[in-house]
Amino acid sequence: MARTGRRPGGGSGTQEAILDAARAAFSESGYDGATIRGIAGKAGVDPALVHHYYGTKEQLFVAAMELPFDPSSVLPAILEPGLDGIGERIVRLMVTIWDSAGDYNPFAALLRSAMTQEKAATMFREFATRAIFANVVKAIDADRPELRTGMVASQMAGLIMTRYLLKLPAMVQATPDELVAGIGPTLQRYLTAPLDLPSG
Amino acid sequence: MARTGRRPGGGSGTQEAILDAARAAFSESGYDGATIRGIAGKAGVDPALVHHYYGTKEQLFVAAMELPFDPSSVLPAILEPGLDGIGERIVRLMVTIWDSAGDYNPFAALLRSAMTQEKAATMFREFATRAIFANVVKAIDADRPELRTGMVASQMAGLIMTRYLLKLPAMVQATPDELVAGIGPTLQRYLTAPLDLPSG
DNA sequence: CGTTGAATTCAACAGTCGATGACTTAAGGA
DNA sequence: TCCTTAAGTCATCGACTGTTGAATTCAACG
Repeated sequence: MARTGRRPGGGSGTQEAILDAARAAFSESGYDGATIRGIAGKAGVDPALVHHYYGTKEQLFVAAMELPFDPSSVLPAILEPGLDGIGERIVRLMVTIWDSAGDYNPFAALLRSAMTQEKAATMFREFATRAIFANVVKAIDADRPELRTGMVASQMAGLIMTRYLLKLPAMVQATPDELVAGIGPTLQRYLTAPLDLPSG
Repeated sequence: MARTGRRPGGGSGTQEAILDAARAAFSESGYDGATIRGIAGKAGVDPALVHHYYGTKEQLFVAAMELPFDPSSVLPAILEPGLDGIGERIVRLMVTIWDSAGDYNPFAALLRSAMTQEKAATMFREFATRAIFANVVKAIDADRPELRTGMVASQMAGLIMTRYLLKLPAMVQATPDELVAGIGPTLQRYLTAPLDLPSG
């Protein structure tokens, strides 16, 4: 927070315009695909100005990746009501956010970039581990909390990937309610049900 | 089939060496990240030779993406035994293939490239739809077969993404048996259990 | 031997990228 | 008025890209 201090919504300042253009470009094309020239063009400024404000391309990337919402403020809303129905709450929140955010969201940029950029993958891994994993693991009241959280992450990553990035027709056409009803129970089981793991 | 006619294993011919290097490069860096010069270097040839054999970079990409196994020959092995235990069979097969294939496999290349390259995304979508989706959908003996198959795809995509591409520690450390026991039932439910969808 | 034809290399073109440094413009304070 | 400082532009550098056409090697054939 206290970030992007000026205007809450669009921001007409030059620096904010650059950041917005950067977010859009990184989200669409990933780190490598996005170009400083393209970002500057979309922001209506000279490419040199981007360097003037943010230094290197990598620094611009991390500046643009500042999340528009605070994970530590949305997580409690999911965890606090308790483990009952938590699976469906997770799916509904994620689908709601992504359906409304379009593609211009830092998560898409991070995911796309993390597929080919080792540094972006590390950023994503560390963020996911520190800001999300740790809190979820603590809330789990069962054995193997890390494995359970990992499986939840895998299902959520797959949902996002197939619906919003790869755009598989079957997943794009599904309604939010259908996804909640279909995938919610999976997360619920990952988080609370006995696992029946191989003896070891 | 009838492809890469020469040697079944490594192939020492120059063209095969180029294809191998191309697969490795595309798998590691995606379509944009991989360079013809880098591929030629790894294959020990001049960059111009790559063009001589395969034309453009895009043609080299599709040539390198010829799958090392035939989906229509491995799918029956999963579907034929019937729906009983099909969830666990799917997970075990996927994990086995990917654990042994390392990163040098066309699927990784397609997935990585599809995240940022629209053309690669279309390739992947069409392949998945035609070679896998269609057959699985036919085998399902329940309502909403497309949605069910889509959810299976989402969980499998997420498993592959978190374990092999993003390398989330919790998913990397899990043993194949643990993944089969944990995720198998999810697929089983997606494919066979009543869905309890919202009335619509 | 000379010749053919394929396999392969060399050198270069045209383009794009990130980045740099010098330059201009405008504003504000003393 | 002079100075300082930030905002912004311009031209350019060096590196790397995909691609091309001419030149070269080299084995096989007659």
